[in-house]
Amino acid sequence: MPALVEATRSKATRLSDLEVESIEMFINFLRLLGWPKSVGEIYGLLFVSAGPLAMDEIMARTGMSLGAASQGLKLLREFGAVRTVYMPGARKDHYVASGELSRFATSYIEEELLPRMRTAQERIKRMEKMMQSLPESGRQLPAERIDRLKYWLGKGQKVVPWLVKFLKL
Amino acid sequence: MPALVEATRSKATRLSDLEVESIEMFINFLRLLGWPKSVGEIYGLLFVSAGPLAMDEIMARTGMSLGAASQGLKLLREFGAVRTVYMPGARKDHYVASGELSRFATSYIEEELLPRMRTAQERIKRMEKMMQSLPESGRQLPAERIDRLKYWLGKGQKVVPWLVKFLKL
DNA sequence: TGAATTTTTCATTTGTTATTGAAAGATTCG
DNA sequence: CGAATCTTTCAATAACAAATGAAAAATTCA
Repeated sequence: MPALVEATRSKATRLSDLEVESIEMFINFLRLLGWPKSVGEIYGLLFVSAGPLAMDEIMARTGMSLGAASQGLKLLREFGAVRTVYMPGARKDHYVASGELSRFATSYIEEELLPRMRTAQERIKRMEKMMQSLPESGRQLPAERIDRLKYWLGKGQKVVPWLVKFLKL
Repeated sequence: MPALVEATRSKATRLSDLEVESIEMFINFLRLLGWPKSVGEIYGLLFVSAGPLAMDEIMARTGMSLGAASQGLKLLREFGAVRTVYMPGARKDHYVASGELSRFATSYIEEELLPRMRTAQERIKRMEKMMQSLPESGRQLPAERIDRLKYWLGKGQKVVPWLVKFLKL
């Protein structure tokens, strides 16, 4: 085999079709939450794995670098999406995926959505004050808009807790 | 005033505090949906504007380029988040923001989330087939995971229509 | 129609985020 | 303890996304 082709293929030849499907699926979903591809790769691989995997196995199977594997696993650990398991006699840490997929959604809600909603609430208060120093003539439309904003924020604040409860159910 | 400072400030000096609050809020929320900053700027400005604005006014107020303004407005128009209004005697198009904020959420759900859920459903079917060619010994865990995946996808499929309805309410 | 104006397009530049891998740090085992 | 192994960190690089602005296209008005 020519060296170039060999090099091209050399990295991630050991993935089964099942693993590829899983990896692609998680890359796609986790991208929605703003997570890098490497994280989706790790989680997708662990998700369908028959047993715990060590970091070097993850690197070898996916072809990703040491740094990406280490950082990705750290992130996933922090989010509780992955945990280490005790393996008798093994020196390396071994990882398994948590099956609790709701974690991804709830952490997104709690870490991204809710903080922004809180900031928005403060902004709206300030905007209402600012409104008063607007000339009478140009006040109408902005005032209506700010009311709308309050309405939609209120809606969001109602639906989020319900959503979280539903996901945790 | 020193030339450098003048240059630094030269672009977007005409924004009121109210407009700045609105712009920052929409930049933050629209970033969650993966929209570029420029789009948040345009929408945030239009949202609290006392009247319709033309593209060149948007450019002047925000300091953004011609291309960014044109593309951002095109995108917002496509999503129904902004529309042109007739202004007697005016040559330029004039824009107003739609107050229907739910549009952002529902378009995200319909354009991003649902397609991925459909893809996931097909993947899961394929994965179940693939499972069968796995050795008995290593089949257990992956099988459980795929069941979980089905469970969570099902949950998602239940909650999304409900969510859309709630938002449109 | 055709000149002036307005809007879109898109190649290039700029800015941001993700990945790499070498080096430092931590841990484990004998 | 100290050598070997494993993990983290982070500066450099690569990959990707957004913004720019000149040129082309479309529109409007006289």
